[in-house]
Amino acid sequence: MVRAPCCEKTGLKRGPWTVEEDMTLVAHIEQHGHSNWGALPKQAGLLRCAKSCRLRWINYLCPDIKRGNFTSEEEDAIIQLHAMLGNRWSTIAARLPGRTDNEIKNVWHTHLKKRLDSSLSKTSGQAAPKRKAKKPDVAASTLEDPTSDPVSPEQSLSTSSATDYSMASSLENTGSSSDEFQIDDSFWSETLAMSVDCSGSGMETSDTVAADSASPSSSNDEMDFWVTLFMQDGDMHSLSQI
DNA sequence: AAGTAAGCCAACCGCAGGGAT
DNA sequence: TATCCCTGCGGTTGGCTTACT
Repeated sequence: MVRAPCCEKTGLKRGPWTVEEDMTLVAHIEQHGHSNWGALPKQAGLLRCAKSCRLRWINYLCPDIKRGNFTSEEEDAIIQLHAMLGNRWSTIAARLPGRTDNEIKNVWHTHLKKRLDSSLSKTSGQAAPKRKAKKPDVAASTLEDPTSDPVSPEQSLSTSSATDYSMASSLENTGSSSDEFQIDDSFWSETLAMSVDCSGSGMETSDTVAADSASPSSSNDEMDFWVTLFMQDGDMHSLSQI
């Protein structure tokens, strides 16, 4: 599959990002922000197109991003939200703090879709996703193994990945490990109402959500309404039995 | 131990919507 | 009002990693 590049500009680099590129991008954004993606690559001295820079920041370098495996609560939330919203990954991501639309989309296609399919085919079976017993923890292993990927930026740039691996460290004060972390319904009703917008200048708060919900956009209003209503229903764990 | 198959994830592309001119 | 440009979104894919034979 060799598609034509998004822009015909020659000399623009493609493919995996190097640590140097990551550091350059992060440093530039920390200093100047990213109000203008179009001009950013040139200003930062990066031989990348604007879209590539933006995507790299949003999906990987943004400090608000939480790395690591999805918790069962997060997976359940994705399933529920997808049932309501469909493939509106960005909307779903907005309700999962620290998760990107791309990540959620990947998880859906690789794990959750199969999980749902298998659960539907076997109505009563405890069909846990027959995941390949891959590396015990992708993010953890990546973080711990400096030889795993020479281009893996979290090794050099992760200001948050090691600490906010669990929901607990980033959102709550439980102090327990990710394995032991317990989340109750009130937590999810609050958490899922939050909106994290890495595309903005920084971490957004519930004020943003309120503003967003109050925006004239009717479709989003409607979705927010139903999502909120759904969350308040406290039914987040209904699919955890699947 | 080597080869093959499958899973996973980062990154790319095209398109659509919104704002600016 | 029409057009252009920028940004964001969703779908898709290549390549790496891991498990299996």
